[in-house]
Amino acid sequence: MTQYGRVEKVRLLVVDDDPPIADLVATVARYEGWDAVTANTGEEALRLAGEFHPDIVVLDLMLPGVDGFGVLDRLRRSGTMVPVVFLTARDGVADRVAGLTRGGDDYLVKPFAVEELMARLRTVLRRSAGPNFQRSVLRVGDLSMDEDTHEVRHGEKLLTLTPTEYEVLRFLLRKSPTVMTKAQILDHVWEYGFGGRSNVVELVVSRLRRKLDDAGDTGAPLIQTVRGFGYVIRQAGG
Amino acid sequence: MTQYGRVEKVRLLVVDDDPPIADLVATVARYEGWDAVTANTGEEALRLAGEFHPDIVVLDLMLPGVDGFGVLDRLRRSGTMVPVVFLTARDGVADRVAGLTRGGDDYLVKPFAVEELMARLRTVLRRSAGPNFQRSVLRVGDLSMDEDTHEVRHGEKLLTLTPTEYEVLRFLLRKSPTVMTKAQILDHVWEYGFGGRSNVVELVVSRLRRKLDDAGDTGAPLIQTVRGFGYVIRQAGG
DNA sequence: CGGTGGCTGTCGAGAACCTGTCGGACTGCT
DNA sequence: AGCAGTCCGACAGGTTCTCGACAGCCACCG
Repeated sequence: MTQYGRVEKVRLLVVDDDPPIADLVATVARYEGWDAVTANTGEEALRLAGEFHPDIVVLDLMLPGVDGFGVLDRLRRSGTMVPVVFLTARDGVADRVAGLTRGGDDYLVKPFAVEELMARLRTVLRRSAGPNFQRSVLRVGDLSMDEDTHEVRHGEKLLTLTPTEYEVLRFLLRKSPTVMTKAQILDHVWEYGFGGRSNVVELVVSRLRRKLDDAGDTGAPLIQTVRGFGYVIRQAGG
Repeated sequence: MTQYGRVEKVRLLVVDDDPPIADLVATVARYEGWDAVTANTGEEALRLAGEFHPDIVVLDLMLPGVDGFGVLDRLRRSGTMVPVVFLTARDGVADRVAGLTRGGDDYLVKPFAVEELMARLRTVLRRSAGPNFQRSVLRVGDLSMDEDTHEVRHGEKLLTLTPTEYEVLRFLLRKSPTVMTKAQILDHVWEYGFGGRSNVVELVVSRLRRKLDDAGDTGAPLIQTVRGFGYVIRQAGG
């Protein structure tokens, strides 16, 4: 299956001075089938941008030496229109970031959730592909999620989900019909470094189920428990 | 879907000596599905005009070397009737510009808001397409906005909106039914370089809602909040 | 020039809503 | 029956959203 209308792998450049973070992002991207390289300094980033020709860049704004804005500037000056998704601390340069989504770029506040970053990257890629970009709709059985309009329907019924519920459901839909463990869900949907080793996931699934099943379902629950492993969304009977 | 009655992509030439600005405009235009090229000097602009045959030109009047007026002059001398939208500093040459907008051209003061620029470009294009140009009316549900007459109606009721309200509403209508984040709205509707890290967007939406809903609406508000994400205009029940 | 009125953005309080923790009930397996 | 794993009600703290009040600004007018 081709993604975003392209045949080759997406090429991603991750720029972050914190190697664990850069690697985390690169790893997840590779797991999605992308080509990913990392840079830990602005200089390296610029060099790699020239050699690697990424389709998209993840750029931390807090860099030693040439900072994120400098890198962006030089990137643009060299004529690359490659879309960028910025990372920034919550309090940090938030104000200076304003104005960055205009050029089609996007930004995310640290600490972020891996799935959310991937979702934004996909969106930015999809949109930068041109005007004829397609809606992204995830479907399993009679459940559908439109990632652009944020509409989630179960059959005819329109559901209202909270942000967390939405993210968990998206993750499960995206991975369906693979079983995801609670740890995996936690690691992807919650911010990295989230402390709560609790039963949040169960809770959110529980709340999700209530909303899904209130929507007129009768048979097996849409989100199934695989005891001892985790959760799946599977077509009924599947 | 054809835009402005044409089948091929609109071809835009952006002339500005400030590369970030030129790229900004080009990027936004590409997102709309246009073909865009940039020039940073008058000479380059003239060369590109000859090769690229743009349908419309965005021209900064403050250029080093051959200035904006010179470029325009030579363009016209070479027989091109391509419509032009000028950019100028606030205090700058506003009076001299006034005389130039006769031929269906237009101008905008820097710093401008991206959406407003795009709106003017669309208008100029439509007009230059000839006498049989079509009105551009945005509609969602019983809400309609005529971009030529600036009339906004909710059902029968004619609304009076302030400029900011109008722009925000237009942006939401144009993007409907996609959810726009507050950052996106801020970035597109406010001038680039706007610092306000506040709740302006929420405020304007609030004021808009009051006007929309005073107009005899009863059910769900037309502008819906997607908590944690942003705002959408969506057909009721949809 | 000073006055008037409309438009915009800031502030802040209150409302609405979301989220994680706790703990008790429940389930399925052995 | 016993146990680990799961489910979910209730609650408190925190976050996000809404909107009234107000002040600066600008355009227009006398």
